[in-house]
Amino acid sequence: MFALVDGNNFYASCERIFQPRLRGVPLVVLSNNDGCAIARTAEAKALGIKMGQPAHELKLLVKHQGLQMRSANFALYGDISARVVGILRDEAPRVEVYSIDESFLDMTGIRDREAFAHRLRNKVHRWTGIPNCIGIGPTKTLAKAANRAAKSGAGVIDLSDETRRTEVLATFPTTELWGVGGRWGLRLANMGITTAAQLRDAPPDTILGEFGVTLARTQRELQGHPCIELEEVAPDKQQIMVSRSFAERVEDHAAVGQALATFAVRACEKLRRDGLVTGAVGIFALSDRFRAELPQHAPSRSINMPSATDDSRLVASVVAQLLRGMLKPGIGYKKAGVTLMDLSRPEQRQGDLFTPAVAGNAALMATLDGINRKFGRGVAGLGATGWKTRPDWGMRQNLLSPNYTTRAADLPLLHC
DNA sequence: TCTGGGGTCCTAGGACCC
DNA sequence: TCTGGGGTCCTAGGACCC
Repeated sequence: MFALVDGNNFYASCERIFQPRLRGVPLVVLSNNDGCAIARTAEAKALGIKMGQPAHELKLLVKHQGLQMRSANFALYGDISARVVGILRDEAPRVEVYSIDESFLDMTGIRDREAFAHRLRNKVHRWTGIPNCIGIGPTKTLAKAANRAAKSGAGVIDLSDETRRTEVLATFPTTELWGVGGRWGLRLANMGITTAAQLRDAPPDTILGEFGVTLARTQRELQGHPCIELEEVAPDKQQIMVSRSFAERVEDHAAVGQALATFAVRACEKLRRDGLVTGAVGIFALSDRFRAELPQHAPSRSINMPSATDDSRLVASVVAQLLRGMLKPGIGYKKAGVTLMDLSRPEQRQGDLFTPAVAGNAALMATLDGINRKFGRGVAGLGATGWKTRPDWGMRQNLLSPNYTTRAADLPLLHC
């Protein structure tokens, strides 16, 4: 038996914790670069704002409907998320952190599941300020569906009872199921399958043949047969990507190079945090695809490293080599990124006769990470990043809230 | 003027091996 | 006139997730 705990409108709820004036009013949190809405409060949804809607389309709502907008503040959301997870780990024997705002719990051995869930839900809300819902079911897919159903007011829904389950699934749209996106939803609808109950009861051979094992698994889970286990320990990542859209179109190749160096450094920080090394490095750049009338260019290149590494300097120099001659003059680039692939644990790496298995200066990187941990990200780094506080490729974040929980200088009291 | 940033898994087809 | 069978690995594309 599984439970899924999910923070309601998580990013928006995080903003509301420390800014009471945002409570009860429509609020959206914007993507990086203040591009589009990625979280909406109930009041914002009621105004008809869609997920992913561009920010510039919301101007009138700001003016006339009191809509509030905030730039994404991932430092804040990550910290609040960790506090929520801390509570869950105190209360449940086994927890899988599924995303920044969702965790699966193993409910095995918990007697009165609904009472437990109600208590947990209130505790998370009281201790962190994050409103949340809990769905319970014999499979992860059913726990997800229960959670979705709980959002419409109940707060907690338990689908372990079969009659209750059929009742809920009969009106549950397939497209809201975990594992069914827009494409499959359309194809299913063309076959006359629009509800979760219909998918559950469809001929398994048809589902397997038409859609493959992924949807067949979802169908089995809907029937109450667990196919997806709880993953308490996250498996090692297979790739790490750092990419950003730029605030402006950038024609200066040196500036793109500095952006890529910055992304390479960030990617290596993640790599070292996870205790991994990379065996292959890729870069890409994209012109402004929303300006069809402008000349377009979307180059990408990648290369295998002679030795695996987690050393920012080695990766940054490979990135610089890859970039040489990749960009075209006269193109305005809007986005770029660095991808680290072929990741592994250094001890699993095998060298050959001529090259060591792992290259780089571990002590130097540990020192670098230590300095940045103590004094703030970006205090020490590589010159290739350009070292500008406001580079022209930087993000737009005009509506950023303070880092209330992770930066002493941002504490509201200190402003008084 | 303005449209995010991460990830994973599955499948089919081609290259290549013995 | 004739050209097998079985396997692995890699890649691209498509689908999904938050």
